[in-house]
Amino acid sequence: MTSSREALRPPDAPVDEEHCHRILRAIDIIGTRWTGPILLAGARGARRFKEYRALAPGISDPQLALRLKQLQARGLIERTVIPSTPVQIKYTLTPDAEELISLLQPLAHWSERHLPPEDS
Amino acid sequence: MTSSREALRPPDAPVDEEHCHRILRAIDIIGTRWTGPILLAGARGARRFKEYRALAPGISDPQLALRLKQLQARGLIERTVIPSTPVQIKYTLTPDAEELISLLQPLAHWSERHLPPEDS
DNA sequence: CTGGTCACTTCTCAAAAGTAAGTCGCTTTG
DNA sequence: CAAAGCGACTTACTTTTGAGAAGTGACCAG
Repeated sequence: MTSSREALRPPDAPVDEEHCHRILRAIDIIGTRWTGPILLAGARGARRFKEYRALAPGISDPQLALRLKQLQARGLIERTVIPSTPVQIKYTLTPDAEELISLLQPLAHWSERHLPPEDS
Repeated sequence: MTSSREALRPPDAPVDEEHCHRILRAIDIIGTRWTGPILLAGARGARRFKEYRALAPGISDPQLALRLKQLQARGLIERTVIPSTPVQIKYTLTPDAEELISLLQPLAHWSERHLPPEDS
């Protein structure tokens, strides 16, 4: 378990290169423009296209369509077509996405303690 | 503690609007291009400009300079000038930044279980 | 005095995101 | 039955952001 690499890095470094790389890949997902707001919108009950648009304030139609497609491809959102008249389309978070969001909860606490109340 | 707002949202929604907003502000910081890699570089022992450049693979000089400045302004990085000859400049993570990074650790685990091993 | 390092800054150009409008199938309104 | 509207997008165009190369200035080694 203890490789020679670990012995070389400073003892106060909390992450080795591989661990760090994994974190970056997760940040890559949630940090891509609008995916944070979209996933959170899903967690807050959004299901249809326009519900996401309403819960992710400021997003444009093209971006929402694009990100939903990408999140679908990544397995974080599932797209369901309901063949009613008119046809309805439902976007739901997968368990993976919900787990990811739950991991982000501690950030709210940090944010509250560290960030200035509101200044924009 | 329980406001009337909380009673109105669906029981499966894990976050209310304010909570959600705080998370988004934290994501905004770590999701801004290169700040993730830079903070992680700092956590891994980087101190000088070129050390960050080496530990954040692919970053350009202008972006590194810009992000270091922004992180400094946000209180996540501290810039120290050591008046030796030649002058040395040291960038260290503040306790706030280290705490933030520690909150991101669980993402590595999620990443490992969810993301495909390596495909880029 | 030529060349090299460190910590940047300035430039140019391509990629990404924003804005506005249009499309397709279907439904409601007059 | 024509006109207008809705939901879920797509297309075309403009603006913003970021990447890449190169330059700057202070210092030092040969």
